[in-house]
Amino acid sequence: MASMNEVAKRAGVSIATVSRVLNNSESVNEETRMKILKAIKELKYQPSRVAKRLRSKSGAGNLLGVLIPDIQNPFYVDVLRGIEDVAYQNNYVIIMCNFSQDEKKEAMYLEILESEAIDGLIAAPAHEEDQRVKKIVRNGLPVVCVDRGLKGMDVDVVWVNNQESAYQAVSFMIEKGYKRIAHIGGLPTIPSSRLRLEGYRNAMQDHGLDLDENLIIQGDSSYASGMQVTEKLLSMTNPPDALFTGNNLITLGALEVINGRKLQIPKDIAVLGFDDMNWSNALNPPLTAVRQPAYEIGKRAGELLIQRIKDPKRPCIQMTLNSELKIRHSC
Amino acid sequence: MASMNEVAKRAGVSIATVSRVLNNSESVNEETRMKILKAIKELKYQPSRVAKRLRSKSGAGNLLGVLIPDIQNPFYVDVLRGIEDVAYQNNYVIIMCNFSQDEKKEAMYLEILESEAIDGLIAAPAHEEDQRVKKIVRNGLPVVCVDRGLKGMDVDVVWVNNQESAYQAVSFMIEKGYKRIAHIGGLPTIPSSRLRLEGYRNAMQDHGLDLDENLIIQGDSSYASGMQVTEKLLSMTNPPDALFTGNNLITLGALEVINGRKLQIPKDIAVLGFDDMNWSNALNPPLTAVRQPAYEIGKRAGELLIQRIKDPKRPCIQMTLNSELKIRHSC
DNA sequence: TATCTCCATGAAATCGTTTACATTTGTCGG
DNA sequence: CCGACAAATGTAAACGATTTCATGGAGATA
Repeated sequence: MASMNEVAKRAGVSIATVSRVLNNSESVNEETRMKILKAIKELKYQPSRVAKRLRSKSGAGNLLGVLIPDIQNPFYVDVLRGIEDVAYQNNYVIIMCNFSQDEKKEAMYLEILESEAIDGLIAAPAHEEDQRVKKIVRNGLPVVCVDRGLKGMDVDVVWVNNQESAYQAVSFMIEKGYKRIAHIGGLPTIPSSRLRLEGYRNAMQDHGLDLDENLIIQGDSSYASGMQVTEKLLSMTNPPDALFTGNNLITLGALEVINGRKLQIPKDIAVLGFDDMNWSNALNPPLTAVRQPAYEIGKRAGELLIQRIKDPKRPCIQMTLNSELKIRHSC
Repeated sequence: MASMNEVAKRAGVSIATVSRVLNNSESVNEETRMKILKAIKELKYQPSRVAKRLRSKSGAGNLLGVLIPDIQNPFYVDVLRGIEDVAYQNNYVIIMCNFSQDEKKEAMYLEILESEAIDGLIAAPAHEEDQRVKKIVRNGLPVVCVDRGLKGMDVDVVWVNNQESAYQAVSFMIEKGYKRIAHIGGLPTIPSSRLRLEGYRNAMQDHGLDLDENLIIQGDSSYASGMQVTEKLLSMTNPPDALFTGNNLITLGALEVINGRKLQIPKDIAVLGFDDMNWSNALNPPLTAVRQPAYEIGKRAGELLIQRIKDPKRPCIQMTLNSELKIRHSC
């Protein structure tokens, strides 16, 4: 790979001048500019992003970190796509770190990201008290949180109104006539799990249904937990007539168990999932679900981050996007 | 962020010595080592991966590039997970580049990856003649291809035997008694599309079924194309009795249309998909599919890449993993 | 005692940029 | 005709590491 030095030599100028035409800053004679551009082309010169990043500490590296809890969850894949599109358009590139809900892994990735001198970070922290992410914010790195906030910390966040969305979804189920609605929640440490549960509780109470605590079970947000909990619920002597599942993966796990038992949806048991998938219509029956605008969450977060990199002083924004109840045929 | 210089100052030594204890190379007095470690701890020093990468050109940067055609395809997500696990274990970090089957985007990402001085690349090239990836291989960067090879190029590859897998799958369908088996293929430019189609053709011929060319339609590997083509097939005056779909996304698109038409699987139309998903059991009926070991493909590719980085001269390996026909209830 | 080795360490070059400062040249106002 | 200023370019320091070479002192050997 040709370096700036070689370009300079070939064009018979100093590297400073080459740098100037590359960043088209200051004035440089048209004739020399041409000479330099020619040399660049001939040598197929490409600036080293590494050297650039090392020299000009922040904002010029065009490198973003993305820290997500679970890449197997289609929700985060869509968020990632949104981020990636914005990044691409702005000539940024992404270091993707998937910490699989493992805080050790998260810690290591954050260290690495710092030492990679990223210009900014989009993160879904492990939980609201996440000290590692907090520290990074305090260090002054531009950060945007998605899906989950950071308690007591002024930081950009993009998310949906989890509690209200859950409330509406459960209300819908109640209006449909379901009485024993179970909720399979996600990891209790994750803020959105708590909020969704809260929404569920409020809806039940506001509609005068009594809350059977046996119908509320929190798992670990995984497919496996979706299966286990559903199994447990369906084995009750007085099983639920409807399921409100706490995320994508849980929903799918639940469906596997329901299919396995040859139960009819929604006749035997109705299902309403939090989180929609692009292929929810491929399920049979098509899934009724709360659709978080995952792609847009990612896109907005990317935009906010790039804004903040350009203007670190801009006041923080909490952006709440609307989720949408996709009524299909499972409930 | 503290730099090596500050550590050196604090410990009262030169940066060379600090570097030595960090890489525990050469001999350094136990006492000074202690002093330095203390200083490192006190300053919370973390080496800059950027500086490291700039200085020691290759292999020390602990940075891998991953270039994939479509992050919405669950297959690649699983591959990515495999890569990521190996990378994590070996203290590498990943720059994820999703080019969305767009060759312009692919070109840009490859340029960036080069200029990020990555230590190695795992790529699923756009097609077998991919000049951009070929150039990178020629430049001497360690590269491992997944899912797709590079024609006339000696390079590590990890994939499955697409043709044979398709052959077996279609044979299975034939043995089940299906006669008019349609095939919805992926982008003709992608090698695996061609191989799967080939396997389909051979199976049909070898079993003495006549090949109705109207039942072979190639799309662009997307969900949307899966829908369109299925729509077309089901609208024929003499529609197929079974569908062999060319990838994940196509399968899901097909299922959406089939559900929409209230057709029963497999009674009205059977479906066998190429590519399995972790949640195939959540589909109703559970999908019969050719399961590529996606996670393992990623893992193996990661291992091969790290090996090659350590030993660039090692002869190339073409690693063909076994796919498995997961017989469930859609066919 | 002179020389040789070995251990421990430091000095300085290097990677490929950016950028503050210095230098050269030409032009223009007074 | 001289000083001031602007335009165009060059010089060199910096970013934060690695690495080669040099050096000083302690033991060992002859």
